[in-house]
Amino acid sequence: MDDVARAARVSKQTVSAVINNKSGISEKTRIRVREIIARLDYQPNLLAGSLRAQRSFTVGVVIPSITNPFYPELVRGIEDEAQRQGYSVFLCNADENSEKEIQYLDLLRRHRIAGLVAATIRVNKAWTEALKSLAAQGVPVVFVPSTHKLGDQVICIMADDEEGFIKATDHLLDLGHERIGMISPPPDSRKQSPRLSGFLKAHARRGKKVTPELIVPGGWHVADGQQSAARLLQLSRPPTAIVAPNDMAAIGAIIKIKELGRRVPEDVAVVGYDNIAIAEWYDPALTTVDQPHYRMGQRAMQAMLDRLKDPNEPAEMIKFDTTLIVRRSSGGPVGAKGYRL
Amino acid sequence: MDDVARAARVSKQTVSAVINNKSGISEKTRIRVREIIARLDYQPNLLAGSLRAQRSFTVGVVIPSITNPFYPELVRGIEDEAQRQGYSVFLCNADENSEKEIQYLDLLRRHRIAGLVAATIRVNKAWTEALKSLAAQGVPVVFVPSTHKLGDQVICIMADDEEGFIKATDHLLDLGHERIGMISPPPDSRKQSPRLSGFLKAHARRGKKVTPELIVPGGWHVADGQQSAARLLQLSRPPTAIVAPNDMAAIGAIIKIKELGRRVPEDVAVVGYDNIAIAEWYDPALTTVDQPHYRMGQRAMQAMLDRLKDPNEPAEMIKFDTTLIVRRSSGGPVGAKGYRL
DNA sequence: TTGTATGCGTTATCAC
DNA sequence: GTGATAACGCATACAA
Repeated sequence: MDDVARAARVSKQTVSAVINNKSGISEKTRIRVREIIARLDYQPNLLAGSLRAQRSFTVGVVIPSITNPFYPELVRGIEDEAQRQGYSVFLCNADENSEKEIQYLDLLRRHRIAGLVAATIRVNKAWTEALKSLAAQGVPVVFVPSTHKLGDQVICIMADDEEGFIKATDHLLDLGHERIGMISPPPDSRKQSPRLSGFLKAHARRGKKVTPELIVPGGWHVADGQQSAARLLQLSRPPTAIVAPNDMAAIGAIIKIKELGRRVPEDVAVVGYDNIAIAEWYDPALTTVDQPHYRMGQRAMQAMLDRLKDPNEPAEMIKFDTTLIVRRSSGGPVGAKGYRL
Repeated sequence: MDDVARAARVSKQTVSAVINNKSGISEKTRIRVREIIARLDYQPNLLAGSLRAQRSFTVGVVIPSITNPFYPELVRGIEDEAQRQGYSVFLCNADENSEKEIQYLDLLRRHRIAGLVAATIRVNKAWTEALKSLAAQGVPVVFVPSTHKLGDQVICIMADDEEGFIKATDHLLDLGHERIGMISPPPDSRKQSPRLSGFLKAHARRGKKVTPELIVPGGWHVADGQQSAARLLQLSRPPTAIVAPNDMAAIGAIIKIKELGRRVPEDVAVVGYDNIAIAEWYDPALTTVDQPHYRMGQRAMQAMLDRLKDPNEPAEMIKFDTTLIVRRSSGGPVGAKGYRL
């Protein structure tokens, strides 16, 4: 910066003023300084700036997995909104490892990030503690996507999963399926999954019973879907349709169904959840429920920055609507691209 | 830090020494200070530390797309190696946008990162300039995966694409295909694509000619594969096999082939490149060529940190071997998981 | 072992 | 508009 000041024959703080677009500098010097900056290829030291100013324009984002196709769109929404408002994103991938999550949270704190958007697959004590402690220090924290309430310090963004699963289940019931199997998410000690309760509610509303054998524990990955589908198909009266907790598990289910010599959707219909990119390209194209990932990411960042600007903003809880996308895997009346209901 | 020092009744620099594991502190005070740090939930300010020490333990990583399933494994390799050596990663997603790439490069410079690992899909002038300028300032730069040489300042990590495409093409020739179509990567003004030249070389080695109509321009995405496959199948003598520039395009080709009422692999065999996760789960499972993404990421970070520790380390050019994975889409003799040749 | 002083590259607050 | 000066939170050299 000294070099720039010298070359432009002005003082250091004039250069600073130009960089930060402060008033009180003549247009002439402003342009001259800008030229010199470009010519010298000078980049201001953000570390020093943030240190002195006691604030940074970097926000942290922690996601549980970069391999899971669920997150890219979310991250894109987050990033775009951040950039639009002049912030940059420190993206951290915890690799589905709780320990790494905490490590990254600490790291971000040491980096004195302005705010945090965090997602996890396993809500445990260390995690909630870390988030709350950050929030308590005045760092705006947004938790996404989650159904957990984390005290009134932490903003929560989520899709209405329960309603999404009601839509998915209703779709299958409408098609006339009498025995629908559900691969449930991994059990969570805290509360019943809204995905499972949506499945049950859809049945209950029509006065239909769900026999327990039709609900098998599962997980988020392809292998989980394969295992759980195998269990469902081994029942003495196997289901004619399967609801999976997400698209990856749904793909696993489809693989297993075909392996066992049955057809999708003719013998067994399958419905997923998330609408990840591959759902449209898979064969059969996957009927699923779309979460507006991109908009959720955007909204998360918006909420965080709002809170940053005005710490008195209430820590809201924002719920997004989902959309059923009917494609071929459920045997609905469709083309490859599906249509929205 | 003052608070910690006061609470532990020691001086500030004793706290600093404890944090940085310096010698010259009694075990007793060391433990006491650690306790206080934990109790007060103190996190050292990395900005201040890096500013003072004139070096940081943060490295930058720029990838062109977080949506492309090609990069996650690469990033995991990069991150794991970084973490193993005590560095943390500032991950930037340029969203296939050249402007954003440059913006991020500048941002990382302002953050005074210790080193950089960068990938791009479009090597243009602004990009190479930015990388070289960074390298010239003494920041170790690794470019991955690339076939471009960027002067002897920049380390390059790449897979042997040409050889990979020779393997893919040989596989199809071995199966007896006489007319093989190739969806080529987007044209690059600088040089011929090694992927295309591998395809040609495999033919040449057997004294076979490739008629120009069998090579159609394409791209990296599903839609590109669909379009290009359509053109190949519309030929008066359509090919009996297609080689795609990557797995996404291969999936697009398969979709289009089925759409046109032909079967894969019975009517048209398809081979991809990359071995992304979905390749194994697709139907038909995709025959493809595996790049060791994870190891390439690891190696990239290793090379960068080696250079950081010893700036005299030569800027090598590291090439990785690829592996043909035969699955059902090529009609090779296989199960779903494929086997390695 | 511990304390004291100095500086990293900025921004902010003055008086000029 | 400009020029000095202090301060941000830490690391380091040196003296005690």
